[in-house]
Amino acid sequence: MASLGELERAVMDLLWAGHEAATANTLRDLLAQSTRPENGTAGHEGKDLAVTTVLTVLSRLERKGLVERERGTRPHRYQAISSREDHTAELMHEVLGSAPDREAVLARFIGSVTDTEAETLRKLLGLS
Amino acid sequence: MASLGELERAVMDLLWAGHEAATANTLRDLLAQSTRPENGTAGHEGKDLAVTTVLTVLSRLERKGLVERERGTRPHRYQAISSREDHTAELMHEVLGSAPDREAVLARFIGSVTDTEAETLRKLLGLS
DNA sequence: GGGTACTTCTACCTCATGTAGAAACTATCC
DNA sequence: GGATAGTTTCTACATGAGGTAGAAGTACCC
Repeated sequence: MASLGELERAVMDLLWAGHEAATANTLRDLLAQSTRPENGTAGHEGKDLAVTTVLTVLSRLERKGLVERERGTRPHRYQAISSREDHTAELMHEVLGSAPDREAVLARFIGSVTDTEAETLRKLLGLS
Repeated sequence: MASLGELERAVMDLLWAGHEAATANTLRDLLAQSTRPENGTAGHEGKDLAVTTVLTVLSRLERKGLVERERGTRPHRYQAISSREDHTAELMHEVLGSAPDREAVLARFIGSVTDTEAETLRKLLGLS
């Protein structure tokens, strides 16, 4: 039900990073800055987008239920509805639920988890 | 890296269900049968597709690395490369890896797992 | 050698996403 | 009260993925 494009993802990342609500302009600037000066980091390089582009994306994210906007303030302010962690966990559940034998999937999943993560899981499950 | 369309998904489901390698024609028939006679089950209703359609989809699935074909036999035979469980678990890892704080995501994830599943996880994690 | 079954090529439609200009709206300053 | 600048909404176009399939090419049997 939720799959994000590259730009949509970049915007969500920004919203998730700074927990404050942000305006389209702010986001536009952040998108331009992020990885701007000949930075070798892969991914979305510093794009100089039109504000309307950002607004379109934000509208779509709103429609997808990922973002919420304050219409009261004049430059509307946008913020993520759920945290990145909640959202990601939810996605994982969605994936897990897409298979009939969830337990079997979990087995495979656990099989390829790092040691640290396994330890975390044990704690969470009350095994230690 | 992997996201499937509805038909691609239906084909994978068939390949995953019957572990045998199947031909495009077989799959076409199965797709036509599945949920055919006024069955209320949601999802892909019994479509009567052209074989070429199925072949196209299979080619795409092959390109995506999900399916493998025997070119030796005359009607090529296709089969899933990894089991549904492996594939799903891999997807879950992909999702998990998309967040910086994996541990935090795991915490949320565990928080909304069923009791049975939690028990399964305990067993799996207790053994190591 | 021609028919038949199968595969590959090519193509078209629709929808999601990236991208943004044009038009409409709003607060506000003379 | 109307011009102005900042915002938002509408509309539009391009690209790529996926569903769908006909046309063309290839292999094999008699």
